[in-house]
Amino acid sequence: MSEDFRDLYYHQPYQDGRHGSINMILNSSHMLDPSYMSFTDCLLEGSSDQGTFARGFGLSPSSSEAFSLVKDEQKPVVIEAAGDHQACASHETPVTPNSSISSSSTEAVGDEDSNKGKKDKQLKETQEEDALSPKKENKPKKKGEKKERQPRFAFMTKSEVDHLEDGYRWRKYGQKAVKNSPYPRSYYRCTTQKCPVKKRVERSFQDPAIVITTYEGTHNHHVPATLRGNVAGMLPPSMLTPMPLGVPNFPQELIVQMPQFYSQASANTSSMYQQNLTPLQQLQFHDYGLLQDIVPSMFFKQEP
DNA sequence: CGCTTTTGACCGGCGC
DNA sequence: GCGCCGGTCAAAAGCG
Repeated sequence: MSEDFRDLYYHQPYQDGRHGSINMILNSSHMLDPSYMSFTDCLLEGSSDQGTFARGFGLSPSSSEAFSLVKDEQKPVVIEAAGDHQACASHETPVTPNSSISSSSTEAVGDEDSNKGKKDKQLKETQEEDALSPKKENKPKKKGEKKERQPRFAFMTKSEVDHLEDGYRWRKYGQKAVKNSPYPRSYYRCTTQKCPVKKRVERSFQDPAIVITTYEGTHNHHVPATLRGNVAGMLPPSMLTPMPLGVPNFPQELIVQMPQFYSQASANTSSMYQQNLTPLQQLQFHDYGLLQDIVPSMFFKQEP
């Protein structure tokens, strides 16, 4: 991997005043050079130093795929905007990967999964099950064939609520205690029929204000029209149109799409913080200003 | 009544 | 082979 990482830690509030803002880890060198692997690849497929950055953010190792490429010796730039200006000062650098990594080996504070899994199969395990096994057999059990990984996209938000409204409807289908973290991880599935998109939501144990959301898969439908908070209505019409399926290079695609979606509020707040950024960072900040609203649309699939 | 959430069990992968 | 762990299932409970 390239050495000259310039990672940005994006932080942008919701437009409509809801709690929550987006934090993104962006790699500038990759973004501006199309010959590099895609943004998705950069974020999601780092494998060498797994968990480095994730630990910095108090993530469990399982979450590391999204941030593992970020070099720990470089401090992410935190762009904090909007309504809560106090937060700008107090959270200038909510997380410092450097310091936390070396000490990350300390044992969990509140490990609540220690009691798990001791009770083996007992109650339901009756003979009848053996006979009619189809129960859990619906899974694609091709031997030697791994479940293909859906494209993933992870980002962080500073929010009081775990599950942020993103324009889609989700059904929670599981929750697990996260190793080395007092906060559980929740699993959601898109409620639209046949839609394979899932997402995981967990809270950083090092900065509980930060929520890490990981999307997996591609929506094969539009944003539901009627929605609590009417998020879909906020989206520009072009964003309700499915993108071409070749999403892997979406950063570039986003760059060309973002500016026109810039709201007045976001523009105001962003200009405040862009002053402290390099031109490159300003460009990226501008382009990704409303990413939290873009995220769902990035997983649209071209309809047949 | 239908949909969502909760939660313990189950499953498969992986490391030892 | 065993145990751990992340992810998923599905029955039961909750809710509007």
